[in-house]
Amino acid sequence: MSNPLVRKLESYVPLSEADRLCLIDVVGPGRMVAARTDIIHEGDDPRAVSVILDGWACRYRQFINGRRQIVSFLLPGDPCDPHVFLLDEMDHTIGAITPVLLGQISGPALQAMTARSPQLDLAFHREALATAAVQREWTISLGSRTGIERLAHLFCELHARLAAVGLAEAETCPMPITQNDLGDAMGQTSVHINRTLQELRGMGLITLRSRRLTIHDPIALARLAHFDSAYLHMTEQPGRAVARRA
Amino acid sequence: MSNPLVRKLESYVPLSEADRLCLIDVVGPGRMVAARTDIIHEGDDPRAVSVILDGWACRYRQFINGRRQIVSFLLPGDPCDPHVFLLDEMDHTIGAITPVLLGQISGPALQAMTARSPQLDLAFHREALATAAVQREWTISLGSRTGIERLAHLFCELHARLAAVGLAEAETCPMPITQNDLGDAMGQTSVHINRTLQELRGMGLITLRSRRLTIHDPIALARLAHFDSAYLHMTEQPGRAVARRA
DNA sequence: CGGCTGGTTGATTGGTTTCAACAAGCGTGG
DNA sequence: CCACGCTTGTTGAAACCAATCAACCAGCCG
Repeated sequence: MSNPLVRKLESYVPLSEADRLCLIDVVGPGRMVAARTDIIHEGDDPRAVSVILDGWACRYRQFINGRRQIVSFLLPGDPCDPHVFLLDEMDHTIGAITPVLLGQISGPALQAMTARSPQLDLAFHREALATAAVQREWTISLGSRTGIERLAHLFCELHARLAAVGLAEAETCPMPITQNDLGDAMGQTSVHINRTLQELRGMGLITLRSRRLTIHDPIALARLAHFDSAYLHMTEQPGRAVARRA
Repeated sequence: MSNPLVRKLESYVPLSEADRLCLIDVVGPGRMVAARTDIIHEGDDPRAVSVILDGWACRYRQFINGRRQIVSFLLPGDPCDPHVFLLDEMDHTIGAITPVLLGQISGPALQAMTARSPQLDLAFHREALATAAVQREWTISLGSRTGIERLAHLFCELHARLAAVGLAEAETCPMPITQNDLGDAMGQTSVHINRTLQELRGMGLITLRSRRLTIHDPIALARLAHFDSAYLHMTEQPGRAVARRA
């Protein structure tokens, strides 16, 4: 399997063979983090950037009353910087959903790399913009979309992002999250997620079974969700252009 | 009145007199944008960054069904880049709420400035982090906070951000937005905002009248909102440290 | 003064939560 | 091997929060 960070950055900007090799070299083999544990690295270089190489994680905030809000999902290829520059206390946590293979790019290495390659610099820049756009889109989902639209939009987003790193086929992708996680992400109870899922199934749009999502009608799903992949800022690739302006 | 961009960046990193003068020089006098119009600049340098020098604006998405979702408010001192690098179509719009005075920093000028001053570079970097944190906090608000908590949190956020640029007094600040705007931001109807406002007033926490917000009990308001100003990443300043870990 | 925008109120509807119970799948230890 | 406990998914009924619809009021401006 090719390096997901390379795949992801290439979805923004074409990279040279040298760029690819440099990236792979700098990230290293990574270390494992167990599922359902927090990804924290107290003693790490605060200017380093961690990268998900395999598995799923999420950013979340835990409230005292037990409620948990997931603010984004982190997929293979995603950089995660819970504490860049260690400004002050962390305002949120990053937790592994599945077992996660975590790479790390040291601050100096990152700086040297982007100074040498304008392509890589642009790619990292666009990655940051895309991440911000995803966060805005979540705000829009939670504020303006109905329960079923929200869930449909999340599935569209995750499928598109997984496809960008080669982890999704045309109509199916892994989905290793529980209905409880979905509820914590969508600001709803797992009970209601369950009912909404049944509605989506009943409409013949998706199947979600044994940690795998199948989208039977991508266009209808995107239309229902008001999903337009433009905000992900990925360059078009064959087989992934299905759901634009649907 | 001192330049709000300078004030804002100084809330992250102390700046030298040279930094300040350079910033003011580069931003220029700015141009006016009428209230209730969109801030767009088709022909502008796509690598330039616009900055709100006076007035309020907001990022929003307009849906075909008429619904509008505001995803953030832009206050004096805030950079706004609806189209950085013009990746593809814009995924959202920036609209002026009040009349807005808009400055602009050209791409080369910005690059030269941050290359020369590590302080300025760090300040812009932290500004971006803080903006991302604000966006996450909105996701949390819309997903996990009740109507009254949401509104309370927004008031805490706006007051803190205005205070950082010297536009708020201890317990009062301008609030030039309608209940309709509040509804579009909080994912609720203006009718319900109205009722929630009455509840906040009834609890003796705030007064909102003639475009001005007065917070009678900042600590109680922050506690109600689960507001902790840490996520804004501003360095502590006397008179603004009221609502941390409340 | 009329017309408009922004704010307020009441009654009804509907989407979600809550509470509670139960079924299915799975790993583990007796 | 099966029993057990635990997590995850599913279902039903009642309570509740917020949307909707529809008026009406106040202030402002041309």
